[in-house]
Amino acid sequence: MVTRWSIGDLAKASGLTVRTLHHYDEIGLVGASERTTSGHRRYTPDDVRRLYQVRSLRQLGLSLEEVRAALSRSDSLRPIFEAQLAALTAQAQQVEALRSRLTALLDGHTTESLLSTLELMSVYESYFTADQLSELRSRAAALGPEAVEELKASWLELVRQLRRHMADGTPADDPRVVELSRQWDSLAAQFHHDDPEIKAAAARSWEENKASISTQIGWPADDGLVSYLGAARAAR
Amino acid sequence: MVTRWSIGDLAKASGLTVRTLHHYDEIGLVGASERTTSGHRRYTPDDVRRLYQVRSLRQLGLSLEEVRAALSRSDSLRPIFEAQLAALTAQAQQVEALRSRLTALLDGHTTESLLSTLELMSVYESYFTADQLSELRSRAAALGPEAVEELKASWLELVRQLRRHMADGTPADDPRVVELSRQWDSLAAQFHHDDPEIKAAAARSWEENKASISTQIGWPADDGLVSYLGAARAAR
DNA sequence: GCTTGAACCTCACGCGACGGGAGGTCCTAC
DNA sequence: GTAGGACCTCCCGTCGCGTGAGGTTCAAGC
Repeated sequence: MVTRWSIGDLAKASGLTVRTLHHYDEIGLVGASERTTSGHRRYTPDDVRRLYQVRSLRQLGLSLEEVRAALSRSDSLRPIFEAQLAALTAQAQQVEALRSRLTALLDGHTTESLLSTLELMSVYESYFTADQLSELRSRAAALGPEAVEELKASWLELVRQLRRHMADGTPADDPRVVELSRQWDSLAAQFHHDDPEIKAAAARSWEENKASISTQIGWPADDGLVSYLGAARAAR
Repeated sequence: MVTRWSIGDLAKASGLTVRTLHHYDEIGLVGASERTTSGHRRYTPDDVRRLYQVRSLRQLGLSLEEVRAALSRSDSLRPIFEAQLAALTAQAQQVEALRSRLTALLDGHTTESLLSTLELMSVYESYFTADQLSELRSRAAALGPEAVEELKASWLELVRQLRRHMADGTPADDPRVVELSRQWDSLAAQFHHDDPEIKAAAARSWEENKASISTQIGWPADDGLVSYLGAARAAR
């Protein structure tokens, strides 16, 4: 007794949809080796076996093209798996970085300050020239995305504490605030490193940010935090 | 002096592409409030500000629709961020699960056994009837994806050890192998839980499984591992 | 004022992995 | 013989743009 499967039965058995099987057929990944005279697909045992192989590889997160490559020469499975593992590791780091940023944002900010904090970060990141930005980007790539995100998270924490002091009316020359300003600069130093040009650009930073970005962009990029920080820096 | 930005300048300043700005305009997310008589976009300071808000929200991994919603009523930022954090957490767990599976596969298997191991898992998962499968799926949903992936990782480890014993010529009634067969059944029990029908299906011996799977599917689902396991089980 | 090359404009197709529906044919059980 | 479910082949939609194609406009240098 020869065993043949209809597309619907195979879909039920495999947990895939009929449309997915159609798609695999369309792109030539898994098809039915036989058809009835009227054109209905009839999957042979070999077809079914291939489908299960495809499904198991897909469950590892491979793309259909990667699955095709893996099955075309099964001795290449190991390098493909290693590449996939590397890709997943990178993805995990990115997701973790986003999570830590979001967590820092949610923990430390009121609903109203959320958006303005984001804006401030976003604008500051755009402050440098295109060349300097690409410099920063390659530096960030060298550090690795997770280190950069840690810096950003620390930055967020600093902003949070400074805002709180401002709201509490702590004077800018209070030692705690002065200490925060020191941390701020030390964080910034990790961004610009030793590059004199970038350092100079960053040194112009906040006062000029306030003056030039506000006029360039046309709205006050500062809700008081920047001048507060400047006062703390002056009190050192 | 009124400040207006051309699309190219704004693209450079923001680090986005002209095409991206076109796209944001097309979908009505961020447009230029003004145009020259000939139709060139002229971005106003308010437009630029909105663009930076969009960019900062996008960097948190929100979709464009989510960004639109977040900006339409900025008091809804916090729930949106919380939802995003939850989504990222779930994603992180899935990625981690895949990573552990891949790591287990790569560590414990030769190039040749990689695919057959995957096949074995894939077929086993599909062995039950459609009803039982949907039962298993809802149970898997209750356990959560990471728990299911842990089970699969443990399973892989078992397969690895069993294959090694097979290759080493360890007799199936060796106490170590018998113990592995016990672990196998206990693992399987976590899949089928207390459902008597599923339990019954799983309780049928692997020899029977082999016969039944092989005829149902139409190719030998076993490369020796299953009968080895059956022999170990018989020796208890 | 004229030229020329860069910047800008509006379509419009493409990607990955299918979902979903339209409109028609076929199979199977009663 | 008939009904209704299963199957067939198009074909459009998703998401966030990339990448042209083909035409117009701007700005700088002569």
